[in-house]
Amino acid sequence: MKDQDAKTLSNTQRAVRDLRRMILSGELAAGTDHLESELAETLGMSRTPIREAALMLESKGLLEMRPRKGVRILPVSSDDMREIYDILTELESLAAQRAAEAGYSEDELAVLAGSIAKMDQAIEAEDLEAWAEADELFHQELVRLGGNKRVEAIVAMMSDQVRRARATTLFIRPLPVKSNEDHRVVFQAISEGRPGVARERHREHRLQAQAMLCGILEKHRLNSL
Amino acid sequence: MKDQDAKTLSNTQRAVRDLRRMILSGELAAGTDHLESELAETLGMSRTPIREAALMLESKGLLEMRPRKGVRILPVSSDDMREIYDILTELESLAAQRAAEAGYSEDELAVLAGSIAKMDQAIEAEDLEAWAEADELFHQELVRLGGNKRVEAIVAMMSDQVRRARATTLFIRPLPVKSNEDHRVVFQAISEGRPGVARERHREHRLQAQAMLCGILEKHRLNSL
DNA sequence: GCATTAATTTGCGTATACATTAAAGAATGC
DNA sequence: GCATTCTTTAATGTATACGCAAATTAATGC
Repeated sequence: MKDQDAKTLSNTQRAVRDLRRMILSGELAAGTDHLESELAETLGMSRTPIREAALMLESKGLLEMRPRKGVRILPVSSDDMREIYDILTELESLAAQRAAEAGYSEDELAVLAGSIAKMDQAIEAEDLEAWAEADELFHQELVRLGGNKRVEAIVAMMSDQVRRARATTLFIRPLPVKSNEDHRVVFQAISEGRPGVARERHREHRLQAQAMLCGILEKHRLNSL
Repeated sequence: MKDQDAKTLSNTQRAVRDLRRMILSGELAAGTDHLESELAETLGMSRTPIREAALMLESKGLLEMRPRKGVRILPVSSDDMREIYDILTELESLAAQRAAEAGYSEDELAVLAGSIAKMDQAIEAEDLEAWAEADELFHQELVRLGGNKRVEAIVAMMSDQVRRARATTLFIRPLPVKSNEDHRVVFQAISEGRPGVARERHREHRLQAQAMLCGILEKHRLNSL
């Protein structure tokens, strides 16, 4: 397991993985600056792989490299949230449509169905962390079923950018009961092979999620997460 | 002018700019491999900035770094073209909608109008290069007016990826007369503030462009450009 | 005491060196 | 002649060194 670390992965790859983790977990807080040399020491490697990793994470929108000021972990404002959800709405709806067009078998839709089941259980148990994880899986799998690798990559990128903000709002927002119903409707449209319905239902789902999340952020003046 | 080169831009930035140029122009042909050291010599700098530039261009989907095999300039297949146009269709349509919602003044729409005028002139003169340039400007400006920076970045990235392929099909495809009409319709919807119409018209425009381009690629067996 | 300039520090950009390891080629055994 | 193993080559991944410019601090003049 840990062998993956030293053996197959290069230091640059490890740096990408670890820095990403630290950013998403909040260990590297939004808005904070970090010198390349600090990060290098923290991760136990030289500046070279750190710089390469930072460059990659910069193009994924997680941080920004500013000469002499260090690497800045990018905060997410409610405006950013809007931008990102606009994109997620469009691309995921497309994916839902394409998934419905593809005519997947029950087997092929098992993961998607499983993610919905997990969300139901999580709601039952009022376990928000588990719900969030299953929700993430649903959206990821939906996009995978859409069959467009680039959409997959973009959606993953956008999801990363809002993950911190989502984690924060998780305990403020209402219990996502409605959300689960939405997922079920989308799933049904896909399994019945109804592209138009899948697309539109998912679109509405995302628009509502966006309105809710941005509303919360603005109401609570959470303007950089 | 040339001062920008040595003065304000870092070698890494120059490498990004120059490599991108060379890829888009075909000077670095699709599917070819290039050692980091070769590229370094070509651009007159050390491997370090070349590696950094390559990393950035890799995340923009223009090339791929494969250990020991060198930097590979990514070809674009007709499947790639489909993926990319699917994304452009969704995101540009959103931009058209948002631009219409924004209620821009005539002044603010001047660049967009100008690009349409240029396309008309180009068609008149049967100057396809000029038409392509103006078309590029139209789409770029449309997305800018949409007001979503991330959409702008993604669309730019996708456009880069298909630029070579578009250049090739340019002289095979029919004269883009219909295309110009489409642009005018979209423009009108935006200037009249009709988001739904702008969105739908642009969507249809892109779907047609996609069908036409992918059709040509497949018909001519152009499967990696 | 304040502003302006000089000195110093510090972090980055980049060249360079080197260890590692995959790939290519040579040599050996059958 | 062919397969297999050993050698050699060569390209990468990474550490390191260093010049340069920005930022900070000290110093000087008023």
